[in-house]
Amino acid sequence: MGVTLKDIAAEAGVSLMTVSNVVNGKQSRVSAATRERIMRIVKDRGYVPSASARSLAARSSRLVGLLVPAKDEASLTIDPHTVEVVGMLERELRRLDYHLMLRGIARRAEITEALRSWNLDGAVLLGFQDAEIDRLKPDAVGKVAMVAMDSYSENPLALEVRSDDFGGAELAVRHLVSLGHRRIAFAGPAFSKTGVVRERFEGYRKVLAENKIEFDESLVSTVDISHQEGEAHGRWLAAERPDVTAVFTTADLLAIGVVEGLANAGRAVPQEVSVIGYDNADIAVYVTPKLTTVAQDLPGKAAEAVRLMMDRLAGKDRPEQATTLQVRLVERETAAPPPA
Amino acid sequence: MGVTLKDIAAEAGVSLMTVSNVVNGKQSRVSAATRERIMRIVKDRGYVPSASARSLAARSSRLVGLLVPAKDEASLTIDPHTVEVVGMLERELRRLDYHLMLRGIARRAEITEALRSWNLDGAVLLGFQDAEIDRLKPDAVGKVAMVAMDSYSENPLALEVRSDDFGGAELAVRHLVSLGHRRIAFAGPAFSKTGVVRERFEGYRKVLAENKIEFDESLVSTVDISHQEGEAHGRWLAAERPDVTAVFTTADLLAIGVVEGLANAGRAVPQEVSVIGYDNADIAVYVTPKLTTVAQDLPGKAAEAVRLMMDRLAGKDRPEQATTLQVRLVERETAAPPPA
DNA sequence: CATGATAGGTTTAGCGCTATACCTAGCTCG
DNA sequence: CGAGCTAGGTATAGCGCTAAACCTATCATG
Repeated sequence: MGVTLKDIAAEAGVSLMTVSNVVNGKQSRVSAATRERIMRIVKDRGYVPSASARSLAARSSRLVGLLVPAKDEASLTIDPHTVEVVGMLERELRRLDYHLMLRGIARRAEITEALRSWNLDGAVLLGFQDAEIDRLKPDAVGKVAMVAMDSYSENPLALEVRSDDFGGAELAVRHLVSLGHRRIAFAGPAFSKTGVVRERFEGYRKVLAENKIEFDESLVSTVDISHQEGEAHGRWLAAERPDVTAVFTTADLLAIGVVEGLANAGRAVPQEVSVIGYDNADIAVYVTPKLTTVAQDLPGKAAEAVRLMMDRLAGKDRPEQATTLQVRLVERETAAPPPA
Repeated sequence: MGVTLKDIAAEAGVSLMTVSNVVNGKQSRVSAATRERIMRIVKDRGYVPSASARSLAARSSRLVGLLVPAKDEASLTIDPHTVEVVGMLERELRRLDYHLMLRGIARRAEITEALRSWNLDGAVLLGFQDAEIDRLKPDAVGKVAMVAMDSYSENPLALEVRSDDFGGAELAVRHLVSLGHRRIAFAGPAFSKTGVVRERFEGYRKVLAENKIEFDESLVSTVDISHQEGEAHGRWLAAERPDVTAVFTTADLLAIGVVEGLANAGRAVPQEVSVIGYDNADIAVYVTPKLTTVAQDLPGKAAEAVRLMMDRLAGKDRPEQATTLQVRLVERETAAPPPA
């Protein structure tokens, strides 16, 4: 069907391996003249190497899997700030001549299947629970360079890239405290012993402790990340917790919902209640008032993920420490001093 | 490294081809007893077929490319409503045991390279200009089932799936007219002879004509799809075109910007000016006032794309007509009668 | 001048799978 | 009862590529 190495070799009057070497840029093996000649023919005939054949023969596919949890019959839901990471990963990988395979994972075994079947060189795990990462076994992973994003699993089989979630929470809550708030609520999805949300929660606690503000269990609420849940929570706060003057949430979408719920219940943001989000999503500036939030270094995250993966593929050891990217507070309009 | 067909064959005491037939569900060739026995071993040993080997031997990869335009060194920018389509495509394909390869296309030749190198069975072109689709040549496409989303190219080499853009515009503008508006502006990105934006523009024109409203060139503005551009345009409208009482925009993001610009310039939406967006993105309900907009049938679009692709892979002819999905108007808070 | 090196190749042996042709025993049927 | 079919397999020949071993002429070197 297409042009093959053999065709090029025949036309150039050299062996197939010589063409292979030229195409793969193995400098030492061929003279400049031969290389030029072959390159010319490759261009002319529009030769494109077969990835499957390469993958089979070389035991390396230059393919990286992007694995995302998926319910069996449900479509992948990639939240907006994750999408950016995906786009950036794709670019980084493309520059290095790797390709990205997007795969929803419904059953655990599918991770292994994907790795093995496609002979993946690397995989990025996006949005998995720490527990899932923990469960990865050496024989399932093989020599695939696995990068877990936003995981705190510490499974030695996975390279880890995450933001400074603890520090991000500190930044946000410290900002609220410095504005004069003392009754500061925490709202986020359910969390367990480890994980992104746990870190942010601990950051919140630490700043409270630092400032001798007693931790009040009744101020932390489990709220799923959705606008609707946020809105309901905002109304609840307004109705049941008039003492609360500030809310730190673990997601912008949630924060926006809370702001709306508060507003719907007649409480002004930020005059009466301050709200801080997390992620600095695009929407943060589309809403009124514009959301104060914690921004992650998304390009950095993607670049780090790829760098770590390439290092491992090059045989380097897993770094001692998981990579942690800096975050920063973006002050906008939803945080202000509490009412007098 | 992994378990191969050969290993299974040896353990089962049958030929390699028999195992292959069992694994691929070729019913006729093997007795039920043998099949059971082999299946058991396959399970036990955790055999996973090698996609590269299959692709090479069978000349079919069960891989579908998701091709998205990308500037050379820039990351893919997938807008939020496209992301949903991606997630849905992935699910549909996964159900059929196909895989998705995400690939940014910087130079035109990369389309062919991707198709050929990976031996793709199909490809979905997302966000390309009609002109790019037009340029696809038979020898580049080969027997790959190409689906162009939201294209009006009519290139026989590509299957086309799109929304009823003309009808969507009609819906929106008719709604504005029925509310009593006569000075209705159109705002969207630059467009050419064909394409999504052109269709929406023509829909807008048609409704004007239907209602004997003279078309006024000065009411149509070229505005890039971004919140910022929208905001600027909103302010411009407020300042320069006080006669305009309604704006139809081709994207929600743009509409939201326009609403904000108008508001910033002191013009109330919808009391003084009505705005209608397009796409019914999530953000449409996060902003205040909530955006009236035209919703597309995203799940339908993804499902149709996959259906068309599978039909073509099954050898069916390209349907005469491009598939066009229905749209609907979602009335929310940004459209109201003009001021008296 | 024998002795390596080295540059510039070539040859061989698969990678794991599928398509296709082929084989054989047992059965049907005019 | 022999031709022909079918069920249930097997054998062979690649798919397009790469890793690794091998070959040979040329040249520098002690």
